[in-house]
Amino acid sequence: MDYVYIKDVSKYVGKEVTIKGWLYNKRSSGKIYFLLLRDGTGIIQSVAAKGEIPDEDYELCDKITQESSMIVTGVIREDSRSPGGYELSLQHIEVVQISEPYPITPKKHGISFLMDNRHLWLRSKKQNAILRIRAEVINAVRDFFNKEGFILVDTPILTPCSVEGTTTLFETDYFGRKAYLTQSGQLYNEATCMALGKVYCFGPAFRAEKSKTRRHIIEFWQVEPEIAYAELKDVMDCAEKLIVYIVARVLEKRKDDLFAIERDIQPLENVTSPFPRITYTEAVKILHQKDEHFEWGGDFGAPQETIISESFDRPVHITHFPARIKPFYMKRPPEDEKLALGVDVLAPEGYGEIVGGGQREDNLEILEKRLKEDNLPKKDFEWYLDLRRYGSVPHGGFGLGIERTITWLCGIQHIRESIPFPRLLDRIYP
RNA sequence: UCCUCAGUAGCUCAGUUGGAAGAGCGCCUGACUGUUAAUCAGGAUGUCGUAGGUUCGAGCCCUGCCUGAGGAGCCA
Repeated sequence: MDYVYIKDVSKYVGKEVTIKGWLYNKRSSGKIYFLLLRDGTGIIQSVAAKGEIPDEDYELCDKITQESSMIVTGVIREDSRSPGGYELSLQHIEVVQISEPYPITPKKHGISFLMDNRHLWLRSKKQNAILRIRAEVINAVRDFFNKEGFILVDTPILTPCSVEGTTTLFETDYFGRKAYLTQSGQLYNEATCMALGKVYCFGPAFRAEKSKTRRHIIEFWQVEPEIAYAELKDVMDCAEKLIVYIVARVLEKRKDDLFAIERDIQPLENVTSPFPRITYTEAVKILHQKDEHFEWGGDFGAPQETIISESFDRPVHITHFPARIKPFYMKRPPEDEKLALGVDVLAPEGYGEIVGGGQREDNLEILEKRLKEDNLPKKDFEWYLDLRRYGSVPHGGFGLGIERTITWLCGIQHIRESIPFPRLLDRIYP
């Protein structure tokens, strides 16, 4: 039998339709029942009054519990008394399964309980909206790079060694040898961009860091473009254009979901070019103006990032970091060897870093020297050094953290709600 | 890894100075033909995280452990 989705009911006013869904909530008064039905595309109130539907169907209204699966038939009406403005006058109810008592009631729950029931929590309105926004962000990212002429390349998840030596990697057994889950596809992207010009990879990354904050998950998704014949400014332009595109797309297609999660969209509407571009040294000056104690040379922590980002009404680029807080592959400007041509983009409203990237070192001798300084095994990086031996060109790229971007766009407090099944420190169930 | 806080009914929590184990929601029974987290009346529901200790007596005080949350560092 043909059926309609709740998001489309406005097209069926006055018509008989069949909807397949689940009972979201139930209210009753005397001989009338109000069943709130959800189907993944929306929620509609349906009404069953005694005498107006067969008695056996009416009796089912009493029996069905929250989240029972059911197929209902009725006529769509416009009705201002119904939340959502449309209502279904029930004619027939077919119960697929009576749900056991559902753990997540419409009342308040603690985060620990909700995380234990994440597989069910996803059915609630807010989580539903966040996941739809997530899907839109991912589609926007893909559309952007495809339209800009980037080639999608899939970099490996299993890698023989670290990209950034200092961070902790997940180790696994690779037929008797050690292998690691990737932290980034960047080094491989540097190879593929020399083959294809403009490339991007999009996939999961893993950090075995014992991070326990609202901005960290162990397994997260990032998109990493890499551009041949690009300098720092080109990388910044690309990141800015991408962010503007994502925000505009979500505002265009997912406004209902932003309202559903009560996101104030005014700050998102500010997100247009140009973004402010400041250097690390200027950022330190901002901190000093705001009476924040900070010494030039250190890395910004969460409180510093918040102060800096709150000084602007849209994302801000920060460039020219002290070289010693950035990885070995980052190019240093010839005029000042103490700096690195890196860029971080901080999201506004205190949401912190969503983009990290920069221009890569393209000179063979300098790169060899850096490997030695960082005590990295040259043997493992021979292929990477080859990229500087055979037609080296200036190039660069960045990584954009998908979950951090979603967390910011949704205005939610914690990154764990931005991915269906977050992997957190000490939490891998469900 | 470090700092802070928490763990009592299915869920959210209260529990006074150490002296009889509580409320709301959910669930069960009943009333109500327009509810909006419906409302109203009645009912059932406990290894007080765990192992010790102090005490005539511990949900409450002390110690260890477990689990969770918030934050730091690290980072996207």
